[in-house]
Amino acid sequence: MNAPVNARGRRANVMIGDPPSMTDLAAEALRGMILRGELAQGERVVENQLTGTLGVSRPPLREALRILQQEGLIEQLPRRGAVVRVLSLHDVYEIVTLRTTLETMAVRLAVPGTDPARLARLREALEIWEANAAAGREDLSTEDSARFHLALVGLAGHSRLEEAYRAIGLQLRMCMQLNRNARAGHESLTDRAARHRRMFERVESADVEAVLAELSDPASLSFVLTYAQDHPPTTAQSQAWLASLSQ
Amino acid sequence: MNAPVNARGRRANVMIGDPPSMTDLAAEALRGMILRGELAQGERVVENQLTGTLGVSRPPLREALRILQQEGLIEQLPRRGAVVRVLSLHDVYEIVTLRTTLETMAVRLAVPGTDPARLARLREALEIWEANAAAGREDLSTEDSARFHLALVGLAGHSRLEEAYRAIGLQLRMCMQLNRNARAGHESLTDRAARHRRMFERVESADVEAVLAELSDPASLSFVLTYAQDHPPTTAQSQAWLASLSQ
DNA sequence: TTACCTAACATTGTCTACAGAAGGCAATGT
DNA sequence: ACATTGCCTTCTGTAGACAATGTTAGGTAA
Repeated sequence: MNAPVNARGRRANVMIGDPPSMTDLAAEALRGMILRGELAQGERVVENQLTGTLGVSRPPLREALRILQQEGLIEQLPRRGAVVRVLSLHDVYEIVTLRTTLETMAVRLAVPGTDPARLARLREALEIWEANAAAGREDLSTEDSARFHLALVGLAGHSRLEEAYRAIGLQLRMCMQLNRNARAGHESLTDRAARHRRMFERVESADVEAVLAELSDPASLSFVLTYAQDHPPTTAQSQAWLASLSQ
Repeated sequence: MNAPVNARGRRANVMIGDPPSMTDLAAEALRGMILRGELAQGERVVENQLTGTLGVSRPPLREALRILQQEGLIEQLPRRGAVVRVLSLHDVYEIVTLRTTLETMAVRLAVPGTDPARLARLREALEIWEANAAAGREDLSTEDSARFHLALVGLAGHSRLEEAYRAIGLQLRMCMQLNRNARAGHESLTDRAARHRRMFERVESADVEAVLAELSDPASLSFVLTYAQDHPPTTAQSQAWLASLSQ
């Protein structure tokens, strides 16, 4: 058996990840701050302030901001700095529809014949989900859900698809963070856990259509209705979409 | 009528674009070098050499490289620099399948009722295509084709979809550049122009299924067979895909 | 002769500093 | 009292230099 080959193209029996660069660390920290809501939508992101907070100098921080922009979490205005992206209902429409398309593509590619190693990743994500749900960790549910769905998409063995899905997933978490406190009345944690387990079992039994049916469960879109209360539709598309969801 | 509002959020009767940053200029220049094949796949991209070539200092150049990485044109190896991405047949499989999914989604969203302004953009792209085809500018055909398809996707009014499609389109152009010289025997320039005009007319007549049928024309994938001659499939997926195309 | 070690070189990662632009504020004139 | 203009502060964009790491070539020993 071949020894694993790491990103450096070298064989290594003990795989040591590359030491993370300041850029990566800063990007990860910023992502967390945005997804946890510590940086609110529309809030200015001033470079010099963050250098103090994160203990990084400006060049790597600026590279991190570039990454966050590509991920759609911040918006950079030339010579006016960056702001945490403000997501309108039209943005939510875009995020949800694109996400559904990508996930559907992944399931169609992957589920017919699933690779065991990738399935193990999905199982692991499910177990984390269930453990945190059992512990009542409502605060981790969006993160855990994102991991599960990302692993689901990962089954397809399609790196570009997975990468696109990852970025969209971050933006979705950003919306859901905004509604975290307003989530009362929605689906319970245990219900959601059960839904994910059902989905996993249907993947195992290679029933493509059943998985897709599970994905289109309208319960997963209930947050949109809450979101729409504070963000009225500004485009015909998002308006029509909202109407179709409200039925 | 409201005065136009530029990116700075200010109203202006005479709109002046923001002065491009060195980062943007460097990114655009690098994109061109890769898409024209001046930087070959696998070639190292050394920062200090490019600062001389482009007349930019390293910080903006590094930010440009981050952008190119997100677009999938280069690959950055920690502490070992960047190389122009090498695209295997599996990569081509990923690019083409994802592209088809995105374009299909766009057509389904857009064609039923098309916005006149967006249609004008598509018409303009078509006219550029036809003008360059009439002039025998084979060298511009990939660029013109990319513009047309991007405008087609733009009909949907879905910025994230368009952005994802744009990035995938760049990677596709990168593959096709590699096969530019080996294109003899494929579809002629005038045939391709005619195909694009047919597609435009079908969009105008709002016939979704006809547009999709046009998009799935196997002639547009003929380059893959050439590509496969030098890049044998390395994954089961790409192998199966290639077989399905060869029929 | 070959394998390994070492040292010099090349290249990336990071920091500090400077220049230019944008926005706010105050002073002045109408 | 209000608008306008000029200045000042703050922030971004860019450059250049330093430090740390990876690579490679040359030398030495087995």
